[in-house]
Amino acid sequence: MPLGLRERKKLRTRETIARVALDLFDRQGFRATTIAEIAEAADVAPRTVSAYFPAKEDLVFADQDEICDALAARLDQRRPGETAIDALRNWIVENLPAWEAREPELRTRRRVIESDDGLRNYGRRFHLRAQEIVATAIARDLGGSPDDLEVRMAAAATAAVLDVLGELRDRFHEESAATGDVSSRRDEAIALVDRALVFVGAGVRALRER
Amino acid sequence: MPLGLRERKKLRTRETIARVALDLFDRQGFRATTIAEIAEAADVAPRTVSAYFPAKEDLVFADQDEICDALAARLDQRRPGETAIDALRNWIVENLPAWEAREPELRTRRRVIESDDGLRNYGRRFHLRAQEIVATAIARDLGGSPDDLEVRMAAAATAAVLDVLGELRDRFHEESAATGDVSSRRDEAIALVDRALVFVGAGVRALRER
DNA sequence: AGCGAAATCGCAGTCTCTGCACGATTTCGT
DNA sequence: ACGAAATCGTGCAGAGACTGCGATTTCGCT
Repeated sequence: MPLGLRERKKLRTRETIARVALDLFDRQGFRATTIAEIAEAADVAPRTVSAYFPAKEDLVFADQDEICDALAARLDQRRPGETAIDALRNWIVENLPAWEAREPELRTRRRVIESDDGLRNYGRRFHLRAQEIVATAIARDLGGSPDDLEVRMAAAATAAVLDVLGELRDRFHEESAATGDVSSRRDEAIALVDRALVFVGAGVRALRER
Repeated sequence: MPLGLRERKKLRTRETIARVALDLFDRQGFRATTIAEIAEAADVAPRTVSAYFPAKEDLVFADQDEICDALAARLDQRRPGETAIDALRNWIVENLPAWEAREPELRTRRRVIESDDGLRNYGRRFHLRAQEIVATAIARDLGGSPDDLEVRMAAAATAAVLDVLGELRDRFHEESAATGDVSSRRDEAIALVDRALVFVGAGVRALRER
């Protein structure tokens, strides 16, 4: 189903509002920007903004839900023999090009988030969502429940990698904005996840062996 | 300094407001309870409630800041030779009696938090604060920076124990409300932290040995 | 062209939170 | 003990986010 014109228009409106909002947030600050301003800049009614984004904060995290869904689907449908963390690494590698393409936007978003306490806080719900997704996948590997302590610890440690990954992008961009060495960035991302793999693997093994 | 009359009165007012608010939240729901209602029940002006608690959510997490401060102080002032996780375990053991005494209140609070999505989300800031505190302490043990991946993973895994600890209290209370076997609860809490110790220790060692 | 559904919008209202100013109380220095 | 200064509780006014409801417009399809 190729998405009717109605759907496309809706998507486009949503995307426009989010884009305009992010730009205003970046220039004026999150708190200092009102819904009314965003509506005007996006050429819609204030009521429409609220219809698309129940909370002002959602304007910033517009696509996080989809990303989490994608991660969940990828981990859930991993092929037999591929561990949860392997799948996570592969998912990251598969998505690096797409993230590259959106780098300016992602950097702006990060800047906006960092600038506001409540916003940074709000974003943690997605971190936790990701952590739960990882926990579910790891639980399947280990044959336990997502509520088991060792599964939780493993998931928490693994999810920590995702944060570092985001920071890595910024650092890279600052250090080697000119070079644009995509492959080394890719390698570093992979190395990161591999370290998580080692850490978690050793931790779980140590608990199991007692 | 034995805290002047002014200070005591202030503390008492603050405590009264928080207590009354928690009760109303538990009976009517968080969203359904207005600041005005809380003010009336606590016999203060609505403006006063906002003066003490900048955000409505703070009414629920009234003491979390102090607890985090206490944890930070305990970890910071641990004696030489006591690792960060040792200190965490000891801190927990030292505080178990105090938590026992407040069990009904803590259970009510947990119930209220679980009942509201935004509230549950809001609470994560304290989880993260604790995680950062642990990260700082672990970084000192390991001689690294709190931003290092391995330190973060270790801290994230360790902080996961704190969540499980909270759930443990509820489960215990349901299973053995009659027995009130405090010592076995204590043992289980200790065992929990010890497993974290094993997990994190093995993980860090594995990363170091490569 | 026209009909039904869906998107957009306007309006009114609720609620949280803030800045400011004023009176009352407490504290402190002498 | 007494007056000055700090602090607290409070009332008021207002900004801004968000919601429910109903009207209006737009669109897809026949």
